[in-house]
Amino acid sequence: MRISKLFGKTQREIPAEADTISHQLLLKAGMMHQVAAGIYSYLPLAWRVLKKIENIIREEMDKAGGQELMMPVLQPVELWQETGRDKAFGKGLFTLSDRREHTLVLGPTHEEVITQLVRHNVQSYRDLPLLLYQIQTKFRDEPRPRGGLVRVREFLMKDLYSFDADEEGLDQSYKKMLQAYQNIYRRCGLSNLLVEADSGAIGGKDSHEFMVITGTGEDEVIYCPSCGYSANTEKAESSKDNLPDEELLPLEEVDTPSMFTIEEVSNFLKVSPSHTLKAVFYIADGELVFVVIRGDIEVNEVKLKNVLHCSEIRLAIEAEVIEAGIVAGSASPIGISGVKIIADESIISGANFIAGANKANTHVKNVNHPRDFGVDIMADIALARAGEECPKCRAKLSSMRGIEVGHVFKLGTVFSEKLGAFYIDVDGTSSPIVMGCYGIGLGRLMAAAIEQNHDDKGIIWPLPIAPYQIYLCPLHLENHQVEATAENLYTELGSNSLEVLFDDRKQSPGVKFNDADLLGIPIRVTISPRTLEKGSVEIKLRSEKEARLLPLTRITTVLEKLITDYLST
RNA sequence: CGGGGUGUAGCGCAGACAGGUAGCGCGCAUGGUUUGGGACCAUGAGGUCGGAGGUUCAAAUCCUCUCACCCCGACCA
Repeated sequence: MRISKLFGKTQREIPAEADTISHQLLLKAGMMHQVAAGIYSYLPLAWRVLKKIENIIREEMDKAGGQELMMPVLQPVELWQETGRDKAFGKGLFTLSDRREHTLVLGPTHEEVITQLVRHNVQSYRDLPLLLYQIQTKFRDEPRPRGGLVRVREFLMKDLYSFDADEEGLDQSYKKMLQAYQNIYRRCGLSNLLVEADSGAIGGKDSHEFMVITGTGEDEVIYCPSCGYSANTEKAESSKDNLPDEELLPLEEVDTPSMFTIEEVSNFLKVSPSHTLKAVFYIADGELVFVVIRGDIEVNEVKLKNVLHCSEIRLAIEAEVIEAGIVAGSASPIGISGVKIIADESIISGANFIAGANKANTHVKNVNHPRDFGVDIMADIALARAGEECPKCRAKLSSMRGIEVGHVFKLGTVFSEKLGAFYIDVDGTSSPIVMGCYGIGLGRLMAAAIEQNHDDKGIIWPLPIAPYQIYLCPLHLENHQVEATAENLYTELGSNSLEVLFDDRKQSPGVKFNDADLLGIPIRVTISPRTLEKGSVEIKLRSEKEARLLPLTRITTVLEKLITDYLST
């Protein structure tokens, strides 16, 4: 490709709206253009990168036994009502009406459609296992698009679905996909981390995420440097300090004038926050719930949501708490009725806690569970934090930020049961098909690749996903020898299937070098009167500082070898 | 949806407090001189000042409403 003809221009200045590196560089390099919040056009360079990523994914999916197909974006809302996921996705679902006033949704994912499809094509265990996938545009009306391509409302995603006769089959499919995913990230030049995750609105039990560690990612990962345990904060577990057992003392009311927060109360009564019980109120699907947790620990709302099996959860406002007959600021689980009480396991160890008295300006000392109050659900609903103990090996946990570039779930039979996808086994019995699903966001992967591979000059594309492999950079094009050599080399490299971006512009060297660096093409080949005097051209890798001269006669073979060697590793 | 911020030429910004014919840099066009890390000179094109309404002799500027976008939180590939 000749740069003089390429659609898309590099900018000198970065558009003000961008503040993540990948967003800034993609805009500065003229690779994409924003159409609306979370909606972008991809210009030729970005599109080439996406297609390369797509091909790598396709190759790995096919290698793992996947079969590619294509499902529709437009889906009848009834299909979503059948599984109840119209509610689970809620406002995240783009909906529209057709001319007959029939409601359709723009597919955010395709479990429903594929399960229905498989139901019509699978009757026997002989038809299983199956791995089906597509690479297609998804629509999600995100509450807040952000970070350029990190979170958008319309995006390319590869989604594969596995169908097996039983759990063991699912485990095998799952394992195959984990391996395929590792291959994909490695080939895209990304180092990633596999972490345990919550399964969210998709549903299911086991779930893992692939995180690219970036420092500016939108997800927080808790991990153990000692044993390798790692999980999304939404899911992460940790051992809190266990408090010593004490002899249970009798309840005692104490005055706590104008004390509302844990901090105020614990300072006033001179006890550590870990010796207090915090009351937090949530509205879960419209119902008020009373959450009791140790004063020094935060509630993990995702865990809470899962424990309650509800689809929407938010903090209650003060008026809602008061309406339920509870004294905000001095709320107590003792003697409460008519409200569901959820307690975190942290209140099991230790004794004689400070809690509210359900009376203004008053708290109660020596509160103990289960002596003084009962709970409806006791579960781990605590937020894990760096510095706490690893649940597996007791070492100190750390945390880091990352971008989620892949997510896999063991769905089990949730969808097959709801949508009637059953098969007949060897013994003639009918069972629901056991499913898994496996997603990768392509645009996000491209953004993550930039986050992980750039310097102050611009992008440093890993060769397998670079829009072009070679930046052919002649200087002094008015010099006929330079021009002729460059043209010949461009033709020659192209006819050897090398991908060349030819900077045929009559620009100063500075402009060309800066664009080459910004666009991040892995290999730069410079031709100038100076190199031609020695019968040479200059080769410089984007990832390295030093350039070297190569005889003109050997250039094509050297470049070919360089590239094939890299791609075959 | 809650909190914060920004809308003036393709991009980055000034002008607004104190109303009076819309400016700068980059980019773009033409001509010339340049060329190993974003060259220089000359000339030129390009703007409903996000939108609507109001105040005023006069509004980018003051007032009201509205829309869009960005950032922080609830959500996700």
